[in-house]
Amino acid sequence: MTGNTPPAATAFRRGNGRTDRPPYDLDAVLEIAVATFNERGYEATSISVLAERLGTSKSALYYHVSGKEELLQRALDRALGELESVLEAAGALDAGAADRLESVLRGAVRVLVAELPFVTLLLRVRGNTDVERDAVRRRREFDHRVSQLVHAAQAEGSLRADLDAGTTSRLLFGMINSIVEWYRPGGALDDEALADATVSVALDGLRAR
Amino acid sequence: MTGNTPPAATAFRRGNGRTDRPPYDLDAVLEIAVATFNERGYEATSISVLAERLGTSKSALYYHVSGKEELLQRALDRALGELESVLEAAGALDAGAADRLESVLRGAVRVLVAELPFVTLLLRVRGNTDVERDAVRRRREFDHRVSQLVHAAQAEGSLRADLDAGTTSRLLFGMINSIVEWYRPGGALDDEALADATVSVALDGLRAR
DNA sequence: GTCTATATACCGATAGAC
DNA sequence: GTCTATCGGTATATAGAC
Repeated sequence: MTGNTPPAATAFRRGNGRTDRPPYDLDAVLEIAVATFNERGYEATSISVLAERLGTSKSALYYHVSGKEELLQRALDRALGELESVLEAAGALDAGAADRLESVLRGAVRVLVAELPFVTLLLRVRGNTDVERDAVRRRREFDHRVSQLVHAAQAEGSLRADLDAGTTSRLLFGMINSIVEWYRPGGALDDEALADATVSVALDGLRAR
Repeated sequence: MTGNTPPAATAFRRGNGRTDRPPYDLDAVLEIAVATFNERGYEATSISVLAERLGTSKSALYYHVSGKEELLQRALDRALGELESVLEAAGALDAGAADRLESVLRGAVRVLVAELPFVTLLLRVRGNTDVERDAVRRRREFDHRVSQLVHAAQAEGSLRADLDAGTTSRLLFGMINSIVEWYRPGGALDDEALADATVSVALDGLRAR
């Protein structure tokens, strides 16, 4: 279980560069980098092992990216962008707050599954550097807007109001976000069933009726 | 927001050792070490900064502990021990599965709050070293036993059975565990109110009735 | 664009004086 | 028990040949 992933022949092509372009694919690099960050932790991942996994050398990697932090930046931006567009789409709906909230919940589960490694990385960021702090700031902004939606749904009468909106939305997204810890696509539970199960547990609870 | 915590005058007393014993307090060391691990990440925390925060030197710290990993080991053991004793206490109850499960949920929230930094650290461990792998193994064992309890409660008819026990308990503990990300004791919501709110959302859901 | 070699800094850990 | 000094190793990042 040492986790030796084979090098990714698709991201870089070594040699004299006589093969067809492109000799390097940023998306593929990012994918492998993010997978490595998630396995070993961002801080614990060195440029050397990253280059090794990418099937290239440290210097070659530095030629293409400014460093580890640029990879982190791009990865976090991708995850945040997708999540923010879920909020935006829900905001454009001509529906009550409860329906808009449910659409955000389902959308978040879908993004989480579709962008699993990227969102996983996002959820582990603590704010040690400027890049991380900016990601934390955008996450907080997202949480804030969800909380406003919960508040509106409570005012509407469709969500129970004995808990404050902040606590409610934190518990809600705590449950949703935890999905990255165990869900792997391709298992018995498919993406839509997962979204159904999650939203149903959140709204109706676990007690038998 | 660089987060410069002042050195802990209580864990070590510098100088010629002419003060009253003990000149060093393992629990205090552990507390500060764990707080630092949680702030900056375990891997990203060096022995040097640890010693600095403890108000002592690298060598002095090494005199008392074998290294960073011993501190991690002790911290994880504390968190796991508390969680396991919650399961044990619930198992000894003369009650149905649903009541035993509810007691585990409440107990877990209480431990989580009482041992907040230790449980936080536990939940972030990924299994990179032997110490971490052993902690992950114990966590999985805990999850497995919770899942069995959920299964029993479903068989009893007190929990909805349209979701499998594994998914249910993962969502359940996903919500509970996420509390470490935002709850800080001493706020408007006290520990028991938090436990009530969490268990109530889990069992009854958020929809207004 | 990729290579080897290297600069500079910090890491965990230890030796030996006091 | 704590200190200074230092070991060997690895980190990020760059210079310069090809």
